This record gives sequence, C-alpha cells and structure tokens, in this order.
Amino acid sequence: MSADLAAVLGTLDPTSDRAVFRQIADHLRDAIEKGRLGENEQIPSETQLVEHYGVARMTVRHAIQVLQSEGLVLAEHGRGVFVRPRPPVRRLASDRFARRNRELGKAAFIAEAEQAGSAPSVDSIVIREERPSRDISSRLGTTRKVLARHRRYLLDDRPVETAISYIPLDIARGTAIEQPNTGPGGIYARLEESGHILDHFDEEVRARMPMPDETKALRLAPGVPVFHLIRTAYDTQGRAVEVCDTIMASDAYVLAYTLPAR
Amino acid sequence: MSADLAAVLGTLDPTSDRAVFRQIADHLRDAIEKGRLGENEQIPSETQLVEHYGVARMTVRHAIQVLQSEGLVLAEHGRGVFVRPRPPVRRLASDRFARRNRELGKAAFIAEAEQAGSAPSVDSIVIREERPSRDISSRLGTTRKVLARHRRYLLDDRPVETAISYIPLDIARGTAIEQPNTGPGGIYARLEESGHILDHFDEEVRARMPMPDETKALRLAPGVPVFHLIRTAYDTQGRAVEVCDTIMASDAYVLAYTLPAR
DNA sequence: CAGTGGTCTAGACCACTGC
DNA sequence: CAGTGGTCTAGACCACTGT
Repeated sequence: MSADLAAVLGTLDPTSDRAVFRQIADHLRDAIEKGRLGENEQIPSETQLVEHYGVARMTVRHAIQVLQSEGLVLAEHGRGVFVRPRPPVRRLASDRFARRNRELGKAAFIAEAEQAGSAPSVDSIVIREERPSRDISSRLGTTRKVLARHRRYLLDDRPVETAISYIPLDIARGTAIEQPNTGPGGIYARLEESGHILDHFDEEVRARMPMPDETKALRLAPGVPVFHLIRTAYDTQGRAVEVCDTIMASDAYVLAYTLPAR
Repeated sequence: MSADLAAVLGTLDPTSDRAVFRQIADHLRDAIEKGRLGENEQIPSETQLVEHYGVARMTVRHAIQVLQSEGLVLAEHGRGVFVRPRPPVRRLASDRFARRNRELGKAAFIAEAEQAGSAPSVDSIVIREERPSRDISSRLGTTRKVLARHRRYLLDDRPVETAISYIPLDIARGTAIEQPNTGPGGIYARLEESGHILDHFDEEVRARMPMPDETKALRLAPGVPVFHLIRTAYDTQGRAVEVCDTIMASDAYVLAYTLPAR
C-alpha cells in the first residue's frame, strides 16, 4: 500500500520552506492534473495520507481543503474524497434571444436544453410586484413598482440557474407576463405582441464566489464560482422593457458571444 | 470591549445544529453585509473572537477561512484580517475591437485603460513559435506551428490579465506581429494591413477558481475566481487568423456584451 | 517588544456510508 | 459494523507587523 501511495504522491521535502499542507496539496493536485488520479476516482483517505506523510490529521485535512476550494475535489461525508469531474457544460450563444429562436414557440432555456438532449424544468416560480432596487430602477429608467418574476432552472434535476426578471408594471399589466406560464415564446413573445418590438439586449457578466443562499439554491460544490448576468432588453423605441438578473453555476456554462470588428 | 463585540456579532446559539464555526462566519458575514464592518476595516482579532465566543482558536480560524474563500475578507500576516474592498472594476464592452477604436492607433487594452484614467502597462512579453495544443489548433484550423505572443497586462501596477495570442506562422511571418512592439493599433491593425480584413470575433467565457500559477501571476487574493476567455478572430474570408487565450482577475472586470434580438 | 496571523500536533467525539 | 469525513479542543512554536 505504502509503495502505491509513494508512486502517486511522492514524498515531502523537509528542506523546503513550503508549508507541509501545501506540499501535500501540490502532490495531490499534480496527481489529478497528470491523470494519476482520474475523474470521480477516490483520493487516498485521510488515514492513509496521515500514515504516508507522517503528519497530523489536521494537516492532511488542511491540504484537502485547499483542493476543495480550488474546485478540484469533492468530499462526501462517510464515503471519501473524489476527483471532481468536469461536468458537461452548456453553451449559451449570443443569439439565444434572436427572434427566429423565439418563434419556435418555446422560451430560450427550454428550447436550448431540449436541443442539447437534456431534460429542462423550472421551479420556485414567484411572481409579485416589487419596488425595484436602485440598480434595477436605474436600468429600467423608473422608480415605480415593477413586476418581478423569480424562477429557478434545472437540467436533468440539477439546478443550474436562478433568474429574476423585472418588467415595468405598465407593460406587464393585463398580459400573460403576470401568469406563471407565459405561453409560447415566453415573455419576450408577449412583449412583442403588446407592441414592444425588441431591438437588442445589453448583457453584463461578472464572476464571483457564491453567497450561502446561492450555494444552497444551486447546490454548488465548494470551489465553484457563479456567473452573475444582468441583461437589459430594449425595444425599438429605445425603452428598457425588462431587466433580468441571473445567477448561474459557472461549471455548467460556457458563455459564447460574437463581437463585431466593424 | 466584550460589549462592543456583542453589538457587532451577537452570540452563539447552542441549540442550533449549525456548526459553531459556521455560526461565527455567519455573524461576521452579516456584520460585513450590513455595514457594521466597513470596507478595509479590521475585523476582531482571533484572540478577541476566541474570548468573545469561548471557543478554541482553530474554530475561529476555520470561520475566518470560510469568509476568505468567499472573497469577503483578506488576512494579512502580522497585521490583521480586513474587509475586502470591492475594487474598481473595468468594463469591457463588446465593441472594444471595433475598427473605429483600433484606428486611434492604440491597442485595445491601452486605449481603454487611458480613457478610464488608469496607468496601463504590459510586461512578461514572450514571443516564440509553438506547436499549438489540440484546442488551439482546432480553432485555428491548422496543426502547424504558430506564433505565440505571451504577455501580462497591469493597471496602476496591479496585474489584471494574462493573455496568449496564437497566430498562424504564414500570416505572422515578416510582419511586426513577430516584434514585441507591434506598432500603432496592435496586431489587429497589422493583420488588416497584410490583407486579413477582420470580420468578427467569437468569444467564449468561462469562470473558475485559479490554478496556483495564475494566483501568482495575477496576485489574486483568496476567493477570487478568474475569467477564462478564448477569443477567435475571423477575417472576411472566414479564416481564423488569431486565437487569444486570456485569464482575467474577475474582481477587476465586468464584461459587457450587446446581443441581437433579430 | 507586544500583537497579529500561519503552521502543526495529538488527541476527542460525532455523523454519515456501505457492507 | 468498520471506515470515512466533520467538528472541536488546547496547547505549541513560528513569522510578520508596527511601535
């Protein structure tokens, strides 16, 4: 056994001034990156590492925690620590809100997911009137109450995204936008039906570590950042007709954009 | 003193089944979010927290480490633990490679930074021929050697971005693209001069936690993810003429894109 | 120098998993 | 049940900062 571990991990360098827990983390990281520990494979247990390196358990735990915060491994209580697989990512193209896609009669998320062979679902739908935050109201250009549509998107029962859409009340009122099910084509189809022909969207992308509530809602593993998208929809009059505030599990997405060279 | 801490932090709930270190982290996080602890302010020392909560020092350290991995605080050896300021972010617009900007005679990074009132610089320039990775070669559509331009960008002496551009050798050879200083307008201006009129760029955006070398190169604080951008430039013939692989400190950037609705 | 955080030990008891 | 990781203690010594 001991020989096995030495082959995968190597031994400590007592002359190095690099902390022992970092050296152990380095060994494990290297083994993962070089493939000596493969995806979903269990790494040596804490007990094994303690014996192999001759250190205290807390030191081994510290090393493992470094890898966890790097998103490389996932600890499962009572089972072991496993190399995190790179989950299949969904590619979000920048034409995902183009009218030709909308005209298929499905909202963007559903249409895309089905095309990719996944089973999409939506839950936690809450629709209510809210007073917009400073940020939202400056984007919408109004401080009046707005309709807020909260929901969570799942792929094959894994939550991947939460979103809140804000729509000025004078636009939303009396339309299916106030209903949980907005009908074919989603809210963008309803906006166009009520005369707000969409012109373009502005999208801002940030990345950061999640807050605890986001970790919970998206069941995020330690070491997985979130994308924070804020998208504003403009109609052909130049009016902002919707702001969508989205938190996405960053290990589930690649965002793809086309930039003009002209 | 003890009264002060109680006002900022509150006390433990012994009936809760939430781990003590998590409760302490919750208290500190709440104090930061509610503003009882302001930006750059020092949080109570480990000693103070140990006395206030009546727990072991390792428990307090565990709590602080949670906040560190969330990017909320920054520990400075010998000084204390401080609430991380939200650094000023730079907004990257999706027209940043538009020709009208290029024609001002400056490369995109320099022009933008100066406009924002920052002092830009570039270092670690390495230019060499390389055999492209599988990924790069599939994007460029060639397995032949390419010219690789490695560099690091800094704003006011803070490193914010590393980038590697890959250009097919038949395009780069004999042009200023092979030189450290590519001249006015940067490599895109040189590409157009040599007949490769740019049509558009495809950009892929990922977010993840940094690898150790990236943490070093960008001097990243714990808990700060990176953006990983892969941008491909296409000329009007539809040929991929450059792939740029970029790692960015996510706390220094907001990416902004315009999406079509048509 | 006193005060801060960084590393490490050697235990203890608990909670979860799978046989 | 044995084996795994999760939490916590009560120390120790070290390295860095600022006065």
